[in-house]
Amino acid sequence: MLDPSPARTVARATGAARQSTVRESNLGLALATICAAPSPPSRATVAAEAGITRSTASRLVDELVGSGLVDEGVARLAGPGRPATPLLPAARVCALGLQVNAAHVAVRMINLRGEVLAESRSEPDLVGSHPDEGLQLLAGHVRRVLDQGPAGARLLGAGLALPGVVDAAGTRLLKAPNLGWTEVDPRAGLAPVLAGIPLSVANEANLAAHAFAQPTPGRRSAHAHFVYLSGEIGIGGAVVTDHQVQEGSHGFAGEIGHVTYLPGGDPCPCGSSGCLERYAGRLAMTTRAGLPPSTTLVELGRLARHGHEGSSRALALAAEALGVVLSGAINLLDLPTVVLGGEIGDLAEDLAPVLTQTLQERVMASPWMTIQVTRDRDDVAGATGAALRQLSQVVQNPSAYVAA
Amino acid sequence: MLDPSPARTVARATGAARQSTVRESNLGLALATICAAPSPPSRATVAAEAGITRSTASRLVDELVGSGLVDEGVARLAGPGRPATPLLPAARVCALGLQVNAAHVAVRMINLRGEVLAESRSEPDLVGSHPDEGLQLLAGHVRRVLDQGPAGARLLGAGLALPGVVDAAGTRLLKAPNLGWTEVDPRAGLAPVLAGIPLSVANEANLAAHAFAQPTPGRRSAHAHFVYLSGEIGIGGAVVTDHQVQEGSHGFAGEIGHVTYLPGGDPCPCGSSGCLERYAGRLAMTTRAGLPPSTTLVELGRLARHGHEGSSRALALAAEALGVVLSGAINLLDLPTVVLGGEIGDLAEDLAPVLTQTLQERVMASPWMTIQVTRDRDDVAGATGAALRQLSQVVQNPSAYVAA
DNA sequence: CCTGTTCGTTGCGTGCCAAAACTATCGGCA
DNA sequence: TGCCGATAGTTTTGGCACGCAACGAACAGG
Repeated sequence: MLDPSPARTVARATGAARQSTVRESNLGLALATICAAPSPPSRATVAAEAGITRSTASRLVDELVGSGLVDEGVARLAGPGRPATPLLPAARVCALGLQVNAAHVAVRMINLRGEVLAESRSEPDLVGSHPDEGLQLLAGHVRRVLDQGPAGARLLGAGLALPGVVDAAGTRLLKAPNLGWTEVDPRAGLAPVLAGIPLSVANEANLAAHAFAQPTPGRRSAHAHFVYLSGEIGIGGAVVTDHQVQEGSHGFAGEIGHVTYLPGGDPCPCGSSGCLERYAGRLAMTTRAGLPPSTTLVELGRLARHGHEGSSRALALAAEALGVVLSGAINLLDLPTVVLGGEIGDLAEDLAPVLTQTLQERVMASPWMTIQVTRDRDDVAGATGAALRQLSQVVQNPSAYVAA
Repeated sequence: MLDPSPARTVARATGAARQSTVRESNLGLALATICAAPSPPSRATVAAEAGITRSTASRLVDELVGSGLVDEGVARLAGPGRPATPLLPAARVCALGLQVNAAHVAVRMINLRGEVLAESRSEPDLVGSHPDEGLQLLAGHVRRVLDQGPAGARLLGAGLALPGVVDAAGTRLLKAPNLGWTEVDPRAGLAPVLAGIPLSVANEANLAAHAFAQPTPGRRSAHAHFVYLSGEIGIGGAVVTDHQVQEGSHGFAGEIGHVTYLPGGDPCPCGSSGCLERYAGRLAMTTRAGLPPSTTLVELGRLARHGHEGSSRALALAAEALGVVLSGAINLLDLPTVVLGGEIGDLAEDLAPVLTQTLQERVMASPWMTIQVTRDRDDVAGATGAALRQLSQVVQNPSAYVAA
């Protein structure tokens, strides 16, 4: 158990730089600049924004336009001097985002501009279901979205968001307690409808957090560091530092629902006890409030505001539990923002007072920092994030796309 | 409290690449390769290891030798073919690491090879002391180390490790509960003895974790992802992902001692209650065991092994508390290794059974990962890390040094 | 119609690395 | 002793990226 050996050492993995590296880096910078711009920039604006000369920017943009990653607008940008050609991320370059959780199945097609080109969704009850059921439902949505989508669309890839532990390679779901799925490889079942589009799987909350950190491809939100909490029947989470989702060494990071709130508390199907999910998960809250398990959190919040005792108690306990666990994350990682997403986002305003109070008390550095509690309004954030992550990879390194 | 505004966006901060960027990057790569090599490499070995051509490697190494960052060995490397000149990180390029905590004051001079050139330390009791007392003691050690150190030493900088919350700029200690210091700027007091050497301040556990992740400048340990726990009177910590210490958005990250173990538990001077430190800190453990506060943890461990009831109970409770809090960190961040440093490292073998068991039970992904508990044997790891961090900056970007 | 302004392009120079040829210096072997 | 193979390190040539500066293009306003 205890490893007495001194740490062995390994060489550093950073690669050598060459001229082509400069090109690749600047090509990515140019594309990211165009994607991040609040309004379509000209070549000159890209140059100024990116800190390169106009000649170089022009060469880079020409290459991006040539490869189809950037569109040139038709209307010229007026003003004194020669009118400029506006540049926009390509509308036809897009990716699919898929999502299955216990209450939502959704598929979105999103393009490089961050526009949703097509969408299909349903709200089945997949608690304790067989994987095939959910995957077939999902396949139907994929078909509809592919039909709805524009004809000339160029699909880069697809991502699937699942509420559970996914292996490091992004191929297999190991365990999704609330769906009741174990060891599922969704790629085989979806391959027919995806028609050759590569699919990568990831944890739903991690993808939702990605979408919150980078709301459109290449654009970074004002929140660089935050802890994301995705509350449905269970609770998932993610830690984002410097706009990047922390994946951990195997890709298992983000299981905040199974962080202990109360040692020796309610036993949890995961094998532990006192997990946050047993106090702030939907099922736990409705049960505690004496409501039927199908009650939504919106409904529970409404009842609490109208004086329903059980709901109020359940809410207060959830807020306390969230405060204790989130303060732990903040103490450990100095995260100034808490984002409530998924269904629990609907309770944000009800939870905020107790939650904020608890955070103030329990975060050691609270006198020197302000902690913000905010919410994510995207109700299929997992699907959004799954598509955006595919697109981000291209923005990061357009050379790979240009070559292909 | 609740922020309703949608996330505003900011442009990406990555800079433009040019030819000089390639040079800088490869110069850093060459130096890092030399530093990370298990035995002094030749120019040809550097080229092979770094993935660049011999001609380029030669030019880079020549520049490093010329600037004094790399030494050429005198003895040739024998074997078939032309003998090679061995390359070593410069022995005379070094940095100072300073440390003050409640029980240890230490100063180390470490060079680019990771060798300790000089050291001076003492073990005063600074609990509730005045900052001037500790800083004057420290200044004495600095003087002694500067005297002891080799004559031609080229000092790059100095780092100071403190057991508390340090501001983002690395200039001021905001709060160190166990020393009883608040709002201290150590740079003014130390400026006379440091004679122009720039000083940067940081949290002790963060620096200790840095030293564990990168045991000598430019070399990376086998542990890329881990949570570090530095246990003295209080408990500090750090999270390391991909060999990098997580600093957080203000540099406050790592306050694992004030993560809640038991909501509503023992009140803590930090204003919260049930903090880990109240169960696994030295003071908490000795008090609980019915021993005088000056008892060391080694002593407590010895007593527990010899059947002392109170000590055994205190140990078991500490292990349980550590297990609960660390499992939370692992669930959140997927960290396969726990490192026990500082005085609590002496208890590693006593804590490991219960700790490992608790981690197995409480970490959701434990069936798919092995969690290793190990220890850091450096008893002034804060000072070591403070010096190493200074040196790492040069290895990262030698161009800045070459120019100066 | 002229002028000032900004956009975008073109040609040239510089700096860096890759590739390959070349030189230096060993060990081994007849 | 002298030759050969092997490896280290250097030199030369070429290619490719960007910066710089000058130029042409296309507008707005007087």
